[in-house]
Amino acid sequence: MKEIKEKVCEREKEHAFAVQRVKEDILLKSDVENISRIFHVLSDPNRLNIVIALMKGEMCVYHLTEVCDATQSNISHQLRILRDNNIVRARRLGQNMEYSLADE
Amino acid sequence: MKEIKEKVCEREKEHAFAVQRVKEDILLKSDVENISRIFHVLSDPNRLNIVIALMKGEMCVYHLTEVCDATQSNISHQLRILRDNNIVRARRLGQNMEYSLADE
DNA sequence: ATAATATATGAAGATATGTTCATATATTCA
DNA sequence: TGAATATATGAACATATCTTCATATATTAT
Repeated sequence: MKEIKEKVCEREKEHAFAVQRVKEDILLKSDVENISRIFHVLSDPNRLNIVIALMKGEMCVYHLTEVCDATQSNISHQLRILRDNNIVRARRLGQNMEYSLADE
Repeated sequence: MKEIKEKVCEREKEHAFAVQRVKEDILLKSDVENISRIFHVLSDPNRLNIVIALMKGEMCVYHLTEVCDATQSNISHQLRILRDNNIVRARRLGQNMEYSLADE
């Protein structure tokens, strides 16, 4: 098996150096996973819409449902995911919860 | 129903203006979907790893499997998705397919 | 205290996704 | 031409994800 591996791509030995280089300063597995986790959070149109809306400033849940044209339940679920990933934060203002982006 | 809507968040009328503003210059639905589609493609650790590796230069499938520590089949499937989304492109070099980032 | 408003959450079902296995295709070499 | 190498692809399964429905919690007003 190992011998088969070493035979592979024999005609492109220069590229083995590339693999070496990449392996040397490759991102840690955990870093890649963290980055891809953020991408995953933003890969849902509703969540991305929420984030884009909050770029303009703080907004309550009900208004987010209007902006995103989604149900209240749905938006609440998405907000939970955004909160869990430290992308947005919430503060209570009377009956409402005001959401804003967590970082500046 | 509509009347209920209009009663909501009465104490935060200033925020209704925010909704208005956001709706005015909100990104088109299709734009949001395109952006989230790209995020989705990069939300898989293997695919993100491939992209990160290719940032250092062209690389063949076999070396990508080494860098990503994944099976050949898996990498080929992920490369297909990356290709379909115009994130990477391939060119044949003898027996190998050399992959590189599609944009610069 | 009760009703109304605003938000959160658990469960459930449909769909999407990632991974593997087996196999197909394409190129090179003997 | 046939064998070996390199890559691609379809099927199938397990798991993850999104959405909805019903309901719970929290705050305010009467």
